[in-house]
Amino acid sequence: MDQLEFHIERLRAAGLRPTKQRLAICKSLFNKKETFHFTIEKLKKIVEKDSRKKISLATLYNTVHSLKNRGYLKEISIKGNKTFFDTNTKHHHHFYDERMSQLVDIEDKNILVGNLPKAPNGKKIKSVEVLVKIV
Amino acid sequence: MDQLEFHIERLRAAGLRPTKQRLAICKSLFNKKETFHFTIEKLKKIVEKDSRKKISLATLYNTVHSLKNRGYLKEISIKGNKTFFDTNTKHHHHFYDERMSQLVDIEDKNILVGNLPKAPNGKKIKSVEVLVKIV
DNA sequence: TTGGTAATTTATAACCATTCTAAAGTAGAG
DNA sequence: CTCTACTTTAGAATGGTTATAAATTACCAA
Ligand SMILES: [Mn+2]
Ligand SMILES: [Mn+2]
Ligand SMILES: [Zn+2]
Ligand SMILES: [Zn+2]
Repeated sequence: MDQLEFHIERLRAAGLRPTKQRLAICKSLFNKKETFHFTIEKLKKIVEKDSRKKISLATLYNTVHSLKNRGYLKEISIKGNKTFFDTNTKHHHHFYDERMSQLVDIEDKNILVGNLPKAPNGKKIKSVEVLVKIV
Repeated sequence: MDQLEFHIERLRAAGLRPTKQRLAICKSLFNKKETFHFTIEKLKKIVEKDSRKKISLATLYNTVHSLKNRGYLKEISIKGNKTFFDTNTKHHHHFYDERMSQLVDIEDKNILVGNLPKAPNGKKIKSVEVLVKIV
């Protein structure tokens, strides 16, 4: 089963038809050796460079959101005017250089969070994210 | 030294003249028994209710940013369309209920973060923030 | 006190990432 | 191949935030 089939698989799982545009997005997202962080504008540049075709912003927004909702991408909880996404979907944390708007992964095993108090009013803990700001 | 003098002090320290509008903002921010989290729109409602006067958005944005820059308020690193501020300027962490857009403090002593890897490329760690999402 | 001047307030416009819209194009079942 | 539902796209709308510039106010010096 080659990469292409995986992309088709992913798109179908996200409830999306495997169109040319969506496959181009998947290639740029998932055919890389390393995971990476991106904004929509940055992804647009990457996909258009990789595929040598224009792609509309609307398609990028729609596809990225669908892939995120299906769990193939993560949205990163960072304040800022632009939203960051992550092709690393494993549980992990981040260094964040605000000046550069640049993220670096911290593997889950390389950080320890303990003594968590329990959530208020019978709420349940959904995730624990550590953000280490650096300068 | 009463509260008013403290407000004037804070404003002067932030490089701001103590005007009626800015003092009204300070009263609504710092005369409460408990610290709290707010968005600009929410603060506008609070200040206008407390002071029974209209206040422009621009003045709120400017004053809140100046107070933040001087360290009298904290901006909270949470993704979302609106920016959250915090009158609790001590080092602490947060529970966050995304559905309700509601924050609850976690005191620093009530959470333990260990084994932090060192920052990349000779960068320095500026802060370590834990965000616990709840549902 | 009184001007004079710089700071401030305000309404409104501009900005810009994101979402919405609706028309034109396309995929794929049958 | 045809039909229909889905998709793509350009452009408009949205909404929080920031910029602008005219009217107002604070406050120092005379
Ligand atoms: Mn989103
Ligand atoms: Mn800000
Ligand atoms: Zn990451
Ligand atoms: Zn807080």
